[in-house]
Amino acid sequence: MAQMELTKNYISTDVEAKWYEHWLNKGYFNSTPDDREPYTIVMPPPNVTGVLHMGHCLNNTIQDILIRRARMQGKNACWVPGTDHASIATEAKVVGMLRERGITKSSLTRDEFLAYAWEWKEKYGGIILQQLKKLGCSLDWNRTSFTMDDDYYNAVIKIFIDLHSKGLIYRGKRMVNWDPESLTALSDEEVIFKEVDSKLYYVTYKLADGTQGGITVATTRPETILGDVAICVNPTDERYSSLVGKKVLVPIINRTIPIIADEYVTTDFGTGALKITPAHDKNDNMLGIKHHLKVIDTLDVAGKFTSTALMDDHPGEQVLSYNGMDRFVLRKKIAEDIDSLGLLEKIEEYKGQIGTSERTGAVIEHKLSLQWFVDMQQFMRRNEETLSAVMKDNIEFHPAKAKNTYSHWLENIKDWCISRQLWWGQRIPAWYDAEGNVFVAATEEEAIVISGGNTKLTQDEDVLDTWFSSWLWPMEVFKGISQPGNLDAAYYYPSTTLVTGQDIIFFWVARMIMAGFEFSGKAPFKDVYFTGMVRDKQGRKMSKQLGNSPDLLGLIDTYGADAVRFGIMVSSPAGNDLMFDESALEQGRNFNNKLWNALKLLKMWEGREEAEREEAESKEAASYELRAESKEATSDQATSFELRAASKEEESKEAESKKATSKEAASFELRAASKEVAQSSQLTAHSSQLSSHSSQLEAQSSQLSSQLSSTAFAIDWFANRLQQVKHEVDLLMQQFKLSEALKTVYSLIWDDFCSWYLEWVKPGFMQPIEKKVYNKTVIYFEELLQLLHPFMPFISEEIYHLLRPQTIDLCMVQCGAANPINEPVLKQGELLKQVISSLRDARNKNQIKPKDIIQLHILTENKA
RNA sequence: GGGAGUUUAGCUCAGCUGGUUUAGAGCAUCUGCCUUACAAGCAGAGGGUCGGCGGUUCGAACCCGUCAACUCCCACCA
Repeated sequence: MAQMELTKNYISTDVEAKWYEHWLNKGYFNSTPDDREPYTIVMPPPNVTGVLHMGHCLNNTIQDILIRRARMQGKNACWVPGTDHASIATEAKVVGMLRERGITKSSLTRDEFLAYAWEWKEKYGGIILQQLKKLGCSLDWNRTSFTMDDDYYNAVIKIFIDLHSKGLIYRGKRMVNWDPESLTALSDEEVIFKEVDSKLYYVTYKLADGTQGGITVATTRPETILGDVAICVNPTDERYSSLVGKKVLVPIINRTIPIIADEYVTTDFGTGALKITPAHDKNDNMLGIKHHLKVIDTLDVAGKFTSTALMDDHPGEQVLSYNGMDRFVLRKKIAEDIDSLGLLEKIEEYKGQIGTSERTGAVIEHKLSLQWFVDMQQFMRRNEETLSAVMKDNIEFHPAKAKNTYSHWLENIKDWCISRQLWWGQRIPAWYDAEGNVFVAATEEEAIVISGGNTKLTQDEDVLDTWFSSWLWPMEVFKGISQPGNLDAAYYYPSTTLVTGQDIIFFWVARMIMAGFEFSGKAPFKDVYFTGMVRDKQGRKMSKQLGNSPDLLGLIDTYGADAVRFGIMVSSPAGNDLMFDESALEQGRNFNNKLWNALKLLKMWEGREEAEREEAESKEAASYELRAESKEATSDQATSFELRAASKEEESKEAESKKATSKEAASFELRAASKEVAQSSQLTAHSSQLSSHSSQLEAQSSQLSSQLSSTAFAIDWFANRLQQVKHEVDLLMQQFKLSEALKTVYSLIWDDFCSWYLEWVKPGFMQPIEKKVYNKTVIYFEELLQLLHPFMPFISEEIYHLLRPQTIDLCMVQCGAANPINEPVLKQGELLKQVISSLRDARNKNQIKPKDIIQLHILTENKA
């Protein structure tokens, strides 16, 4: 007896590591173009600085499910891994690392700094990809890409030059969102508004002509007062109509500024009077341009006071003493100084929104500076498909409601600021001569040529926005831009499905679609599956501050990757936020164990069947007579006819009343049938107890006989149940309802296979099992594992191989779409379910046993 | 301020174009079982006037109106 020893409970750890290594060694995930249909996913590249968190886990589990399924459907599955250089985040990390070593960024040359950055990247950059292996992600590691690889870098430069030559990129002095911490401009999308408690300072500006009175404005930012160039009121505001055109003095510095009128100002906020500081506020800047006002910038790049722009006003000692003061310190200081001048009327508590940097969290300053922009209006006119492809579902969003967000943003799109004042990233390929003329070219040599031989050019110091490189991701991972027309790009691009978070629909999804149309003339993907946010049990966002992000690797160690995948998927309805709850992982682990125990059961049968084969065969022979006998007996049972009649009536959709009566009739008959069976089974049990040795044998044989015929039915029933579920799963997967699909498979395995099917075909204690039934059961189990494999790859592969020797690994098994459902037999299954439920009572009271139920089913089916 | 979405059992959600659902699942709870694959299990049970109100309809969780609560996105009033 070649029975193997199986552990009591399934142990995931070793199994998972073993299989992942095996798959890699076999090269299963390596992809090359061939004549099959491709299924491509490009992984949203995590930041090189990142470590695996729940968001990645959800994202990548979904992608792995899709890609494994595609692979098993015989498609050429290609899933590309990679990382994003994430300029701001990475540069911040590197600066931090240098600080610990006592090195400041300013003490380094650009090249020295970049050397440190690359060193850091090589050391820590791949961690997250290694972690994905633990999750079982079947990524094609040969294709691992990085947005700063040489080819990729060149592709980005090429695109910049291309857009510039098309007149879609311009350089201009604009109000930008300035991050005083990382000392760089940010795009609007990188600014996060937060509600904060601040104060509203009521400051009085005295009339310049020395007459009594003045005008009081409300401001949250007294530190910018020295940059004021006007006071503005609404032209219809009667309170101030007499003051418009007069001049007032800026407190402390006593600059004379006019009171002007503009409809922009609302009368019901604060005092209805607004101070204008064009250097530090977007709207003020807009008003400044409209009314031809000066720009006086009193803050330096780091948000510290500078009096440089105030020299015309002959600043006194007091003002000069502010130099180098941080904006928030300065705010208090100026408020105090204004108060001591008697010009601070009052301070109110105020709840306001304040913009912060997505990457550093620093409060954003609005700052006028020279930056590079993409002219989005023009860009969109060239690529109208960016919007229409999504609206017409040529690119399908899941869930579809994301279309609204998308169209709204596109219709109100603003120019995209693509320069960043950093070193880590693709350096802007623009050179300047002494007069400030710009020459855009791939290399300095080319720039010199364009400039007409000027060798004293200096390159732009800034790098490009990270998204200006990631928007090329689906193309450039296949070198579609750096090596246009290559075989991989032609075959794998456009990709099939994109799986990403809703939060980057503008940053990334929209821009990839734009880039797709502009640079390849094609949509970069067919379907976009948006995942929600991962939240904790209380519905809070996962965040470092709250400390509520679970330790993912710890969870994988505790429950196993399959259980983590299960837990995450089962609690992640399509397109909704995921409420992470550890109990779901427990459910996953229990499911592992259930599968494991089903395997153990089959292994017991396998051993037993081999050991007692002869005995079984002789019994089988003996059972022929008995079977015939039992068939005769069953023909007396009229109930089965009734049942069928009833069910047929049901099927035909007739009037309500008739239906009701037929149902009643059916249940009545069922009850009658169950009673009869219950009685007969009791009798059998009774007699077998009392009977002699020979009749005991007879009882045994009769048991065997019923088993043989009942299993035939169970096999049919399960075959159809399996087909039905396969079909359901196909549909659910098509709609990207992965969570539903998993639940369906779970229930098929737990309820239908384990609770019903295995119980039916289970032989009595120490009884042999018919070889045919055993083989069929093994096949069913294998099919279930195939269905389950994309969701839980490790345990399914393990059990698949333990079931019996396999010639091919499960992850490479080809199993196409479900066969068309065999309708008539399916109905038998439905009927069976009815029978089962109406017989449950009797069964629970031990008046009737599973085998008797099965016998009843045979009665009904044999009549068919 | 503009827009979108959500509201079904204690929790997380199914419920496709209104009629086989007297409203389902999983988890949680309670009860009884260490029964010969599985206590990480088995067998049961309880629990919902489907957010409120009004309407359309022979019929509404589903359609319409309205109110309420919550969520998200966009814009941002100093």
